[in-house]
Amino acid sequence: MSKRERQTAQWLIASYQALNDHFGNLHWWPGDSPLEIIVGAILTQNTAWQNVEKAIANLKAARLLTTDALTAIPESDLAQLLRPSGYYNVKARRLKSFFIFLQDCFQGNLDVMLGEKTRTLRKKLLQVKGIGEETADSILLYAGGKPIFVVDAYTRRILMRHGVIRERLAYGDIQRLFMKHLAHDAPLFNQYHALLVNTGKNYCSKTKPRCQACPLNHLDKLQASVISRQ
DNA sequence: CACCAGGCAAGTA
DNA sequence: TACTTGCATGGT
Repeated sequence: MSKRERQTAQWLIASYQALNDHFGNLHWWPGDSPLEIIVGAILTQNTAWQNVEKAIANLKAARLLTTDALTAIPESDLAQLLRPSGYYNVKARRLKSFFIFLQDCFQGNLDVMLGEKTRTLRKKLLQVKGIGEETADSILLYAGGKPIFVVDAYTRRILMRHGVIRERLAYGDIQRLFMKHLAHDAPLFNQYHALLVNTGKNYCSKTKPRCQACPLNHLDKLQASVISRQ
């Protein structure tokens, strides 16, 4: 392992500790059933969670938050209920394509689907139009409790702003960073990703320049001193 | 008013 | 492979 790699490992571990101390247990994913988590994972694509909540509330009010109901409902009817979450036509199509997949491959049974091995299920999920890497991993980790690290826009931005990476890396490259240097533990990956999203929202959004109150700022000094001493 | 938010697929070069 | 574009609502 190179010096820079060990340094990255150190930063990843220290940042988890700092963020965990700062925010405490975040109890993710917001949503209490695997079904709700999967629906939320698709609806939150490039969308504020606040808007997703409104759409999920619509589904609950219409008693549609079951695999059977979501399999049966026409796409155009579903789209109307999804309006508050934005991209509602696209998302209706994506939800329908997922439930068709669930029916075809797992007899409509989420437990059967989530009983698949992680690698196998990930590949299958990625075949579904509308499920990309982040959504697939969110489903695996948060609905399935499988130890896989979720990478999102916040993760990238935080790593860039804090100098852990210098250029835009592919999804898999960033995921490998975390999974190479941390224990493959679902509760750890769950909380770490939640912490990064919270940090992104509060301290590392696009417009906000690095905030002085960011709980990760002291790590830069730590890392800078490591660099200067080599 | 402009800009942003927990992506993804399809098209182009 | 590496960009670019469309998709859309609601909060700041």
